[in-house]
Amino acid sequence: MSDSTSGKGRESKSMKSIDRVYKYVRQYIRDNAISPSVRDICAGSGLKSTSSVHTYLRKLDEMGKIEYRPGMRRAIILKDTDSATVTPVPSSDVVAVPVIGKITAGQPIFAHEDYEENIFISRSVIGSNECFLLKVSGTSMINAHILDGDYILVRKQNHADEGDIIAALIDNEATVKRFGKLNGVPYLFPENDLYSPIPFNTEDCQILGKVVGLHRYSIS
Amino acid sequence: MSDSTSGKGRESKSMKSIDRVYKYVRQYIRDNAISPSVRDICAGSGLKSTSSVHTYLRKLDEMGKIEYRPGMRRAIILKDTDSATVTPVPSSDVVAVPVIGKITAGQPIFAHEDYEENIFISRSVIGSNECFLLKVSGTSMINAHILDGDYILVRKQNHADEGDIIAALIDNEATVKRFGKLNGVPYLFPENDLYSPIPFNTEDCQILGKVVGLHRYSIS
DNA sequence: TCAAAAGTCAAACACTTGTTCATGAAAGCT
DNA sequence: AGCTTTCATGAACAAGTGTTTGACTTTTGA
Repeated sequence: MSDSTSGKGRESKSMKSIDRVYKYVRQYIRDNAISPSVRDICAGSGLKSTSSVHTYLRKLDEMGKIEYRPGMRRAIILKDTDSATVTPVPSSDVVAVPVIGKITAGQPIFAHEDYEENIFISRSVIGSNECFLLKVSGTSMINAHILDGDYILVRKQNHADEGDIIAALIDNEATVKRFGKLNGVPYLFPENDLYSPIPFNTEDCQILGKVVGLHRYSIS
Repeated sequence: MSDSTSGKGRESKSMKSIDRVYKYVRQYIRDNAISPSVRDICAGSGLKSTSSVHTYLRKLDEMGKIEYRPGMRRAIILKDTDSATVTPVPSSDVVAVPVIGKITAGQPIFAHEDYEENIFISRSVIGSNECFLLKVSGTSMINAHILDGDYILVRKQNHADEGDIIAALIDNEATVKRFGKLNGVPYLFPENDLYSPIPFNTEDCQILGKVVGLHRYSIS
């Protein structure tokens, strides 16, 4: 019944009970998305009396760490929170953008869980567009300063203007290239002299979207 | 007691009850951060019997719109569902990172509000480090693929290893350079042949932190 | 060393709240 | 019109859960 946050129970003996209570509440809410009951906290904090837990919850409320509404069941909410580092985030200001991993053969790339994780991005940089992230592998776009390991932010659309850097699906493989034309014929241009332009034929190629941003977390 | 989500109660008469229930649950959770009780939903949806609400909740669970755990109080959670675009964000997963604008003359750069805005970044890419963002101006680091207009993510620290790309304060101006040594003497190296290395003397120079990431939102 | 304060517990109580049941009205269908 | 199905209601029950009380133990401080 209350085993979801399986495990540990009492923590390091040195930590004070009130800390254990707070930590456990935090953990529980993160895991279960609902508040724990007093008795859940008992089990999770090592305290054996609901009374003790109750006392600490009230104290944590006074300290401003949580909001504890008298009488209500499972009504603890975290008062965000310590410092300016972790801030209360108005969730409308943040968007969870999926990182598309390997593109499987089937058509609906975005449909279910082809992605492994979400990265949160400020809405201010995305607006109301539908976006996703793609991890770059290879150096074919190095002259456009897009490196191996970068995450590119792609705004979904199925057309492209000449000169746009886009994400496209070629033979069921996702790549990043610059879209352009050569003598009126559409091509996908790598930005690396070692690679050759790829003819863009609508049979094997599908435009996923336009690259509107880039995240890099491996600096060297 | 249950007036927090003050107001409207029953909605457009045309809407079916099950929709009103779902909408109200959604609304309530958004407003109060905890699940409503069956009786709360009664009041909010216009239904007068807990039994009716209970039926619909169970149905919504079968439909996969919510998760309704039998017996638990205030334990409804939304099974997200439709958009995937706007998600309830566990705020501990997101950090607000300040964008440092102009560096004013005074010492404590980070102290108060020298910054203009925050950008939200996933905690998964930051960890527990203290970070800030700096907008790059100029092309002095172009060979390191850091462009004019990029935002660099800086982890605060006051030392640097040879080869690190760092943010430093030179004569009260913030710059990005690679830290290194020439004949044992520390220098700040631009990554652009048009610029010359800058001798790093501890009088005028202060290390702000190490560059650990990069965001670019102007692709061309 | 002694008394006050703080920490912890068990048990009981009372209220919130999920769940069920029987009933009745409204709507669909033959 | 009759029958079935759906929708809704109110009442009652049972369980989960917040809260209180009093006692016991440990720590703190003079």
